[in-house]
Order: sequence, then C-alpha cells, then structure tokens
Amino acid sequence: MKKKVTLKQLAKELNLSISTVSKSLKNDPEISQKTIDRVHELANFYNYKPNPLAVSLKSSKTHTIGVLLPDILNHFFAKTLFGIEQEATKKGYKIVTCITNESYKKELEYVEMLSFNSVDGFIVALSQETQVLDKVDHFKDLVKDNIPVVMFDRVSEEVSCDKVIVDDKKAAQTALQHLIDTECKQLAVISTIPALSVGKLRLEGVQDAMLNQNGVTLKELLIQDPETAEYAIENFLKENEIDGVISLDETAASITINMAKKLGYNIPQELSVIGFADGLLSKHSFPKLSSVSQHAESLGRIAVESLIERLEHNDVTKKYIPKTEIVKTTLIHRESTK
Amino acid sequence: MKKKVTLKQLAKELNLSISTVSKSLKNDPEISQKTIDRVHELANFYNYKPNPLAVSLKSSKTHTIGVLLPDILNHFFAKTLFGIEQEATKKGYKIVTCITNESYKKELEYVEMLSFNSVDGFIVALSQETQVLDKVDHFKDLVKDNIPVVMFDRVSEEVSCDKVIVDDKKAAQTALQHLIDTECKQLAVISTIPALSVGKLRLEGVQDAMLNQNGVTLKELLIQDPETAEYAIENFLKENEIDGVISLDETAASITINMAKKLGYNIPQELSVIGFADGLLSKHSFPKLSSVSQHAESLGRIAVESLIERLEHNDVTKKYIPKTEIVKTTLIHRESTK
DNA sequence: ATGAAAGCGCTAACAA
DNA sequence: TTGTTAGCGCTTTCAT
Repeated sequence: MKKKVTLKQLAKELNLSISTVSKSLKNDPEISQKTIDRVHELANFYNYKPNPLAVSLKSSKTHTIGVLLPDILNHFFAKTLFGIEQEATKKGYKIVTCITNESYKKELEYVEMLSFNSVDGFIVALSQETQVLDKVDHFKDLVKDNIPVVMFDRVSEEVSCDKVIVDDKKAAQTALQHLIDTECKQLAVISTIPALSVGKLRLEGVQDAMLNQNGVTLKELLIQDPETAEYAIENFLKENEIDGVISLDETAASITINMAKKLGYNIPQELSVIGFADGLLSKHSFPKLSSVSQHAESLGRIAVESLIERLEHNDVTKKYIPKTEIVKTTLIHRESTK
Repeated sequence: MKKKVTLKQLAKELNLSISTVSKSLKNDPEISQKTIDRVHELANFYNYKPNPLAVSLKSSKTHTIGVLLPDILNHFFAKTLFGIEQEATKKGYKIVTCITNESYKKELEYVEMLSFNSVDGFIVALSQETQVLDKVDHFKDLVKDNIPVVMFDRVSEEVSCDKVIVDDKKAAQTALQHLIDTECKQLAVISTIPALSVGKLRLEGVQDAMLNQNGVTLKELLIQDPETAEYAIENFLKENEIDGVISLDETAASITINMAKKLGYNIPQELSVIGFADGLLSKHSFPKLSSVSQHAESLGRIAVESLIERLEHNDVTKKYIPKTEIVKTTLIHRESTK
C-alpha cells in the first residue's frame, strides 16, 4: 500500500494547523481566499488525495459495494458484472466481487465478511442452493440492520428489498408466440434450470401461453443435471416429433441446435429453435440463435443506480418501501427461427 | 455499513481497559488466563470482529488486491477471475475488480485510484491499448514505490515484476504439429488478435514450427478488426484451398468452424480446425473444437499466490528479483481434428 | 497482570 | 480567520 502526503505534512510545510488545511481543501468560506490558494497549490504539487481508510473510519461509509454473483463463467452474469462495474465507477464507487459458486454456505460467509464495515450495501443474485433451500435470513438481517440490498435476476420474495428483474414470464410467452406465429405446431420446451426462480417463471410463461392455443401441442423436457443435458436432449429429439423448441437457458439452446443438426434437421425449415440467451453462444452458434435478450448490462446498471439511490438519499424518517424494477426483454430474430 | 461491537464496549462491560481486551483477544501471555477467558466469552457472545478499516488504518495493510482485467466478457478472463477470487478468498484477501475495457486511460485511472491506500497489490492483464501504445509507466511507478504487481497473460517486458504466463509460442507449435501429424498439408493460421502480445507469440510459434516442414504450406489471415472477421474468414476459405486451420483465438476458431460448415466442408475429414480456447465456444461448437487449453483458472490462482508471497514474505533487505512462471498448456483433442 | 496514552489520517464542534 | 480538541476503532509501547 502506497504511503502518501497527509494533511499533517501539508500543514507543517505551510505553517498552518491541520484543520485549516482540511477546511481549505473543501473551500470552506470561513478560510481566507489567500490561504485556500496556498493550500491548494501545495496539495496539487504533492498530488494530495485524502486517505480513504481514514475517511471511511470517520464517516462510516466505504463507498464500496459488495457484489455477490453465483457464477462468473455464466456469460449472463459476466455481462451483468460489466454493467455493475461501469456504473459503479461512474458514480465513484468501488466494487468487491464475490463469487458464490451457487453455494449457500459461501454466500452466507461473504455476507458476514463484508457486512462488517467493509461495504455500504450489496448487489446480489442469489445462488442456486440458496433458492432451492429458500434460506434467506442473512439478507433479512441486512435489511433489518438498514444495510441496503438490491437483488437482481435471482431474487427472493421473502426479502423486502429493491429488486431488478426481467419479465421472464412475459418474455417466455412472447417467445412461444413467435414460434406459433411462424407456423410451428409441435412444440417443446427444454430447460436445464428448472430449479431456479427464473426457470420456473419462464416455464409458467410458456404454459400460460399454451392455454388459448388450438392445434398446437407442447412437450416438456426438464433437465435437473446439466451434465446429462446432451444425452437427454438428443434422445428427446429422437423420440418426439417436434418442429419448434423454446429453450429456457443458453445451454439448452446451444445443445438443442447442435443435436438437431447432428440428427439431420434443417434449421429453421424443419425445426425452429428460440432461446433465452445473452451470451456468446447465440451469436456464435450456427445458424445463429434467435433469442430473448435479457439486457444483462442494463440490469447491472439499474441495480447500481437503485442501490446508490438508497445509499445517498434514503430518508430514514420515511417508511422503507421496496421497489421492483422490471426490465423489458427483447426478441432478437436471428437465423434459427422462420 | 453495519455498526458493531467495539473493543471499547467490550471493555466497558467487562470493567477492563481497551488494551487489556485487545491483548486478551490475541491471547497475549501477559494477560491472566481467567481474563482471557472472560473476554473471549463476551466477544463470542457479541460475535465481535475487529473493524477492518481501523486495522488497515493502523497497519497500512488492507488485505485487498486490485484486479485489473481488460474484458470480463471474454471467457478466458472470466475464468481467470474465478481462479483469482477463489484463491484470494482462501487466503483471506478481498479483491476489487476493475474492468479496463481494453482502454489505457481507464487502466491508468484505476491504478491511480487504487494505489492510494486502497489495495496492497495488483494483479493485472494489460489492456490492448496499453500494449499497442506500450505505455507502462503507471506500473513502473508502482514497482518503484514497492507496491507488488503481478502481471498475467498480457504482460510487458519493460516492467520488472512477477509474471504468470502461458507458453503461447510452444503451444502454437504443438497445435500446428498436431495438424501436420494428422495429415494436413495446406495449412492456414487465422487470428483476430494480431496486436496482442499473446497473439504475436502464438503467430511466432506457428511460423517457427513451419521452418522444418516439407510438403506443407501455410497461409496467414490476420484480422485487425474483429467486426469484419466473419466476412474475412468466409472469403479466405472460399479463395484458398485449405485442409487445416489453426485459430489463434476463440472468436477466429468459432467463426472458422461455422463458415466452413456453411461452405459445405466436412469437419474434420476435409478440414481440420484447432484453436486457442478456454471458453464455452469450444465445448458448444459443433463439432466440438479441438483446442489448446490455457488453464485460465490456474493462471489466476498462481497470480494470487505470487502476489501474496510478495506481500507477506518480501524481504526488503534483499534485492527484488522478479520471477516469471510459465503454466503448461494442454492439447485437448475433441472432434474438429482427425 | 492491567492500564494509560499516543498515533494511524481525517472531520467537525468549539475556542480563540 | 485560524487553531485546539476530541473521536472514529485499533495496536503497541510504556507505565503502574
């Protein structure tokens, strides 16, 4: 850690007291312009910057945000992190990034570690295990202690905090409708994330969209263990006559395309595929995947905005009313649908 | 930021002085066992944890590492971050992640921002712009100020610090040899990263490997602007008779496979493709890409180990001798080569 | 065996 | 207009 000029040294060199220097640096009107100028000159000369540790210790603010991500190798969360980092930097905040690796225990540990004087607030996407076990007391505690939390994408109903989500249900409906509009009749929905909140919502959306359809059938393939996805999808395609697939996650989408090609399907003429994907796979698959974009970067940006809003303008006298922002999805028509 | 029990409060409740409590918590032998026990009991009861800000202010150590990454959307760096985060957490360090977005200016700003009392050391992969401009004074300054820096993957010769790299040159040779061993005669090397240090090394490796070959030809396609890659590669494949491609980066590899299929090539029977790739694309392409794995996670882990070694055991009396670790690559034979 | 006091660098109420 | 002082929470030296 680099040691630098302190107020003390400036004060000594200028024959002033520390507090005068401190005030001058803030252009306090009770200091004479002449002194202010002298101080600024020397401060610039030494490239003085206040020691953030001391400022934090004094003010009980770290200007740091704790970011909890389930999986950085997932392109969606990588994009999200990108958005978070950009926006946080722009607003003068640092971020401490923690990767929970889908583990409840790690998530808990990180929250405990950071909540003690390390960060001003949290931005979180819940780990899979946390969602499955539905144990969110660690976040409830934060809220109780008045530490702002913003959840995004993978959220929990039970925690009363700001949330930023995508309208997964509606997006799934739109995607399914797109298949139907392009003359697909024998549909299938494939998911490798049936346990996640977003996975459930998307599935619901698909099921809802089927309610008012005539002459269209829907089969479901829900895969619990992603390791077995390739095998499961290949078999599924062999054993069922399908002309349109909606994949609820990027892995499912990518494997579906590849297996379909392997089995000799012509895409999209014989089989349309549409997927939820914000990643590279949709762009680099062949044919390129038509997909529902979740605007990951925006999600991250908005999460930061909400958090900083709470951090800097939270009126303690008022009742805390959590708000949920819903980011619109976009249907991107590429080459895998008609 | 959560406020918690302080030494002061414990001291008051126990009718002891602050310093006695502090010492007890450290099991200082000059304190009676009885007192030590009393203190520990109350401390546990309140789940006391020392305020990291105060400790840092006092010790001039933050136990935080600044991580500078050019691009988090690049799967290689995401993996690298994963390794860094894991190892750092294991060793009790936090990381502050900054994404330079391949920009020299952002890199410079981040270094300035973090080097003042925010982090103990840096782990860096240089931004593309920094490498192109070859402006690395900001890192030289850090080294001069005795702030440990570890560079990985994208490194600079001019900065005398620890480095962790992959033997890109040798890896490229091995990859090319693999093509030759499997009867490819009309080779091509394709790159979308000719400006990066790693891009250059890999190209050199390929060129070197050609020196002793008979009856084998090599064509080169170096693409400066990734946006044009698709078009460039498609044309290149149309206009040249090629039976083996080595792609120096994942984008090139993925596009090559897709364009080749589009043009009706049978992979790997008519055209073998091997690439540098640590990402999803190699696993999700079809056929699956044979590739050189760079062991991104290990790279990250080793970088953290080196840095912490410097941080905690650096003997200031000794001369600083920077060391470079070379991580072995592995050839992963999947389906795109014979 | 325990405690007082100084100091890390800063802010801010109060004094001069 | 400038300076003194106390305090944020902790460590550590030096009394007691």
